[in-house]
Amino acid sequence: MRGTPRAPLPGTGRLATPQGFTPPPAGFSVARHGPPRVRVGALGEHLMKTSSEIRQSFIDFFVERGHTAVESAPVVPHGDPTLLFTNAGMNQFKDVFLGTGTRPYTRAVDTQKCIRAGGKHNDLDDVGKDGYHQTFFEMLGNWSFGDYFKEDAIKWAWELMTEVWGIDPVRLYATVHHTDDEAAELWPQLTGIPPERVLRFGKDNFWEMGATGPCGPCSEIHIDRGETPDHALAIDPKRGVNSGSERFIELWNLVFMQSERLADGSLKPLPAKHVDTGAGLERVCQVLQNVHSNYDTDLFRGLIEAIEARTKVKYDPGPKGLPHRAIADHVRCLSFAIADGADPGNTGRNYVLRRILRRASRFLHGLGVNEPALAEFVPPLIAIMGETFGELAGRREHIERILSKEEEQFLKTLDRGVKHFAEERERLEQSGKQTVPAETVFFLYDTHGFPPDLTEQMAEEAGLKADMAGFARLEEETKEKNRQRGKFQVDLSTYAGVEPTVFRGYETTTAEGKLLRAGPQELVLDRTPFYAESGGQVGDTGTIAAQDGSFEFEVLDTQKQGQVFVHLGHWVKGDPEAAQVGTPVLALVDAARRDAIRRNHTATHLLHWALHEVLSDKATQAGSEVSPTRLRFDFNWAKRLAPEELAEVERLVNAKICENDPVITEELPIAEARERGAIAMFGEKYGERVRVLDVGGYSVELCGGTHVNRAGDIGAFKIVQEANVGEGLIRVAALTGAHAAARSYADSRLVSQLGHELKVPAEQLLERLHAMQDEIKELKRKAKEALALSLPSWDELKGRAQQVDGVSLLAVEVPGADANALRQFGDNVQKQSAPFVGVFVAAGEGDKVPVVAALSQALVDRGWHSRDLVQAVAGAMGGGGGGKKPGLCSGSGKDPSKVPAALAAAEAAVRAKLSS
RNA sequence: GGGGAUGUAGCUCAGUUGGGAGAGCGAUACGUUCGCAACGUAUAGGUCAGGGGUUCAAGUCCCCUCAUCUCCA
Repeated sequence: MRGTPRAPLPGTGRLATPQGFTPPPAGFSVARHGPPRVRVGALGEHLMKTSSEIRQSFIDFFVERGHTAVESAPVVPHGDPTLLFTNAGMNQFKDVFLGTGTRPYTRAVDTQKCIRAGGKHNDLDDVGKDGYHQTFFEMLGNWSFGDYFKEDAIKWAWELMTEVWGIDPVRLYATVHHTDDEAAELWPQLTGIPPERVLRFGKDNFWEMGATGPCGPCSEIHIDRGETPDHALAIDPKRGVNSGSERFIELWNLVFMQSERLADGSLKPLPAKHVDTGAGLERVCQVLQNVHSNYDTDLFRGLIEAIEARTKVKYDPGPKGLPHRAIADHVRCLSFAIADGADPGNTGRNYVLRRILRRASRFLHGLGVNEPALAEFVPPLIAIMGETFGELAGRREHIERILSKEEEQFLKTLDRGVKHFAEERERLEQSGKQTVPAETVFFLYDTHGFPPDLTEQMAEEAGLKADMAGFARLEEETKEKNRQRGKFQVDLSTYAGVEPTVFRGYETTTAEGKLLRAGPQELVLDRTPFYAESGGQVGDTGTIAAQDGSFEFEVLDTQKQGQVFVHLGHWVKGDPEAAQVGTPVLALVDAARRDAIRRNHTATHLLHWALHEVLSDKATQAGSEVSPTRLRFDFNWAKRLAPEELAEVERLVNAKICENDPVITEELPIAEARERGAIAMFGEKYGERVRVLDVGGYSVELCGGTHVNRAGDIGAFKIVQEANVGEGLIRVAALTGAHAAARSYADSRLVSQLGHELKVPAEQLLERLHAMQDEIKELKRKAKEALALSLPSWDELKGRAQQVDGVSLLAVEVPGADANALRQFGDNVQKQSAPFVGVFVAAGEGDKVPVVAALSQALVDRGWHSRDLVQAVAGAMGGGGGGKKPGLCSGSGKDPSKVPAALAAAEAAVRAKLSS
């Protein structure tokens, strides 16, 4: 303590340090709200003012202690399909801990960009509610790979916190795992922390990578942010450290990796012990900048200010500030994700991003912004973090473009939903109901993508309720329905315990094996050449026969349950009961079919490569289907391909086929494969050793499928379909080999036939077609005109009316007229002031005889209906008719030869009506 | 992969148990008035996404295809 007075602090907390206090320099303001604040000072000349300085001081501290400063890994993990996003500092060192990879250093320090969203423990809806939930954050970490262990880790963490960052030790607590006596003793010994402030916890303080693998106890440093430190409160498990209280927060977690969890649940000591630590930058800044919310640190301040400026809504540090906080967090998250190559979309991590973007957009909407504006917050974000993370500025335009486009799309969706809701509200009001039915809420969501909570909100604003419980039920029902669909008739899971099948299909299509299991529609062998459906490639077909001739099985499909290959099909000879387990069999794969599959599979890789060449390596695979008849490739891309792009892709693939490079497969450790830049497919599970497929060095992918030996074996490649199968998802289907050639031949033959028929060269076909369409239109118009001219005039027809009991009756055939022309005569009938009946029939070409009957108003007033007439007349010709308007109805007969009878029927009907 | 919705004039859309394809904006022409421009009248513009079916009759009902949107896996 150097005699600097402690200043009172705003808010609930009061935080100062005995080691020294340096007043902030002029012009630098930590707090935007409330009275001027005083901050935690630091030792010596260091003053932790900005997040950049705090981040740098962390890295410098460990670099000085022999650590190598490492770049943050991309927030979108490459090569780890088990992860949606990079969610911890250790992700990029996972292989080191697993023992499958190495680094040229044993000590490292970094700050890692992390995204946690959409998981069980991270509800997106919580972000913005308080000062600490975030989807994107930075994790500061120092690492020891078999180098230093608990002692140095503890010592340095404490030194950095108390001496460099100047945090008052009286406020700090250490936690250890209850079994970790070693750490419990080291803490007081190395840091001087009183032993009673080293607290023991259970599973909170034990870290595991997964169900099996490296693990170990951890130690955490917590801080008491209360006005005055309260040790009694701190050790109260209900209100103190680890209680979830906002007063005691965890600042740093030190993981001591010392064991390996085996499959039987036991722990085995690791040969090399590691240290993995993590300190959330936002929390550290919060403490050092003496604010009580991450959103009040300079990591967010500029963003929040930009949001205030754009929306003209002032930020409220309390609950009302939720929209500002959520938008700020989401812009950070989205910008980093997009910069690292993940765009909002409708699958997997892309879908998570879409939901985040929509949430941000909605809050922005709620603050009165009615147009896409999220992209406008990218520059303020770059101003804050661009220096540390160059990828933001480097891909700024791309980030802004993606944000704008996606937001625009969403606003359209919202508009549609609002409209639908308004209609529904009107219906409810008319029927006097107070509750929006669950079906409506669900319909808006399921069909139109309209957020259910928004429906609820709009209902409330309209003074209505919304059946949200019913909505949840419907959603669950629908999911259940989806789950039940598409299951096999054979329950593969019964084969889960069987010993793994040895796959021989890479070398051969014919192999001997032994029968292990037999079912009514399936059998399992110890080894098989049959490829089981996986990685988009369909399962093989063929036959499996007992070598002693006791049974024969036709394989129609092959599926995998874990490592067990199950051959599906039917018994041609023998039956599952009689088949002896252990019987030697000969398994024959349909080799021609397999060859076709191989061509299509290798071609799929070439297609993937070509798409990267023509579009971008952002055109990432989203799924594929490789069958003997064709290949299908779905990838993430915003818009349909231009014809030239498609042609170029096709051309590139065919060029590579001609180059005829050898196709090489190798089994490698996954880390090595990744180093070679192999493209992994998200969602596929890879073991520690993976197959790498390399075509000519340009296409390198992880792939377990079967492939041709040389690119030239594909023969030919032809794209036959290109379609948009979902937002941001493009599908390309193609043929190879003889199929491709046959299709090309058929296409060109069709074109030349067309050219021959129309007597124009192929390249003029389109032009000719358009000319013909115009001509047809013109001819139709002329025919209509000619018809109008050829028809008798109304005056002429009217003169042919006969008088029946004071009613004018006109029943005539008008040759060549169409229904429309007859209706016009009918209009004239309706205009007559005297009682007038008009019946018009028009026999023309074909069997149809249009009929129109019309009555003048005087007869309608007498209760007559023209429908009766039309039915009588058309009925006489085997047809029918009807209509709603009493004055004019239409119909048609089916037999032109009965026109005279029909006209007679008209007269008879009128006379009958008159005499009744 | 499965479910749902939508597709009507250049644009935004309406179209009732199946019974004459409409409105607004825009376009063109003419007119009136005129401070930016507005108003009036008239006209053109449609393979009702495409194909098949049911029916005397289909934008409307059924089936298939395509496109766009959307939810789920």
